[in-house]
Amino acid sequence: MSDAAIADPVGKRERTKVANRQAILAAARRVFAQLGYEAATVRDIIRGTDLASGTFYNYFRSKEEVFEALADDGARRFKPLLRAAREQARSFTEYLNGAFRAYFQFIVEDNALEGRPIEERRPHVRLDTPEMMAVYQEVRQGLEAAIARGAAPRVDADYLACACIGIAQEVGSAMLRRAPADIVAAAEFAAGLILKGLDGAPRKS
Amino acid sequence: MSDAAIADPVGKRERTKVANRQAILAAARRVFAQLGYEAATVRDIIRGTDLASGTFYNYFRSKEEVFEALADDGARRFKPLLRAAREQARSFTEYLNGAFRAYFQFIVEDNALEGRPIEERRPHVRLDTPEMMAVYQEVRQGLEAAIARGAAPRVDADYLACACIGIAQEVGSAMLRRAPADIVAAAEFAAGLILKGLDGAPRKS
DNA sequence: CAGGAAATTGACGCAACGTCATTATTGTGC
DNA sequence: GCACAATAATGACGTTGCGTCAATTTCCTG
Repeated sequence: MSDAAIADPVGKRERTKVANRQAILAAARRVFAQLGYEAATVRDIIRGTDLASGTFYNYFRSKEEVFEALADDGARRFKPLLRAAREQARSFTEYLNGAFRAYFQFIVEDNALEGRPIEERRPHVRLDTPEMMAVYQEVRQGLEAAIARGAAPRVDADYLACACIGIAQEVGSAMLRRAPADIVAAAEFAAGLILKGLDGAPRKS
Repeated sequence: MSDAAIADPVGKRERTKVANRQAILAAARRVFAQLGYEAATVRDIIRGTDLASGTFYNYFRSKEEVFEALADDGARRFKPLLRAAREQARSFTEYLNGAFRAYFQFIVEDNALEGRPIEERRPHVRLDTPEMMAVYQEVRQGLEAAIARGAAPRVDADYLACACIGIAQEVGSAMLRRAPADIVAAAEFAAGLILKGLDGAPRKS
């Protein structure tokens, strides 16, 4: 068989452990989408797998921790895209545009699952997981690099990174509410705003 | 007696109803600050008042609803400040600066309570309560008015409002993490960024 | 002041939680 | 291969917090 593809965990122990963890995360994703985060229970999640209730606690301490793991996974998947946008860009303008596009593309795909409205899927938990911090760092480093080589003015990089993230989140949410989501337009708006402020944002057609 | 000060609810029924509601909200504020939002239970909150557990459910359906009421209260208190910033401003630049200052001032005061780190006090969540929507509307109307009279370019007002809110939230959080919080500097950064993009943001000292 | 409307109370049944002794599975040394 | 240790899965169980509701208290009204 072509199990060579997944060569990393050799022993059966290791393999089922990874598989179980993934099964729980997949079930949680479905359950959150269907019942909403608040209404979902640990039992609902574990029922979505072929595991017993006690087994859940071998992998996560709580529903919150499962959500954090999902968020962490998302951040882990997204970070390389952001890095790629940075490396492929030939200018600061291109970098910003590419980064915003990558994010908007990402959230469109991530919210493709059918079920309850997006707001109810999200939890009442904090999202400052390690991988989320890493994304912030990547954003900040990208901006600091641009500042260092003179491609951007010497502004407060922390505030700037936060502003970019805030814009991405809020404009991204607004974009998702529209049908159909226009990723390119949203990215141009966000990047234009950062670069030149209101004068740089696209005029409304 | 000088009950003339609070003349609105005349009957004792009405008065205790308002008082109880306020007591629950005040207790919830304390409990969320002390235990963190997730760890807090309805019982913890009600224990912070001199009411019985059942009484809680005469006022709120759940812990979540209490939090929403707190958020709603905040939004209700904040909206007039935003409106005032709009009416007092003599230019669009002044409006933006005043609005951001008002918000940053507001969150500084709102987070003055001692206790757990701010992130654990509240769900890091998009709260679409009625009063929150009203704040969004106020922001949007302020921006649309500026666009209408030519003080700002004709950009997508929805996206712009979302971008302003996103910047306010994220830069505001970053500001709170710093000691001491410099409201004026943060507002200048945010307003400068909106107005002229990176070129408009203050250079780092 | 009587009678009724409205709010408060806390005990109760229930649902979900998290634990843990037991059982099953996998890895290891001979 | 087999025995034995190490590790993980299981689900029943005690615990905790939830939301309800009949009984009780408080307030209003005529």
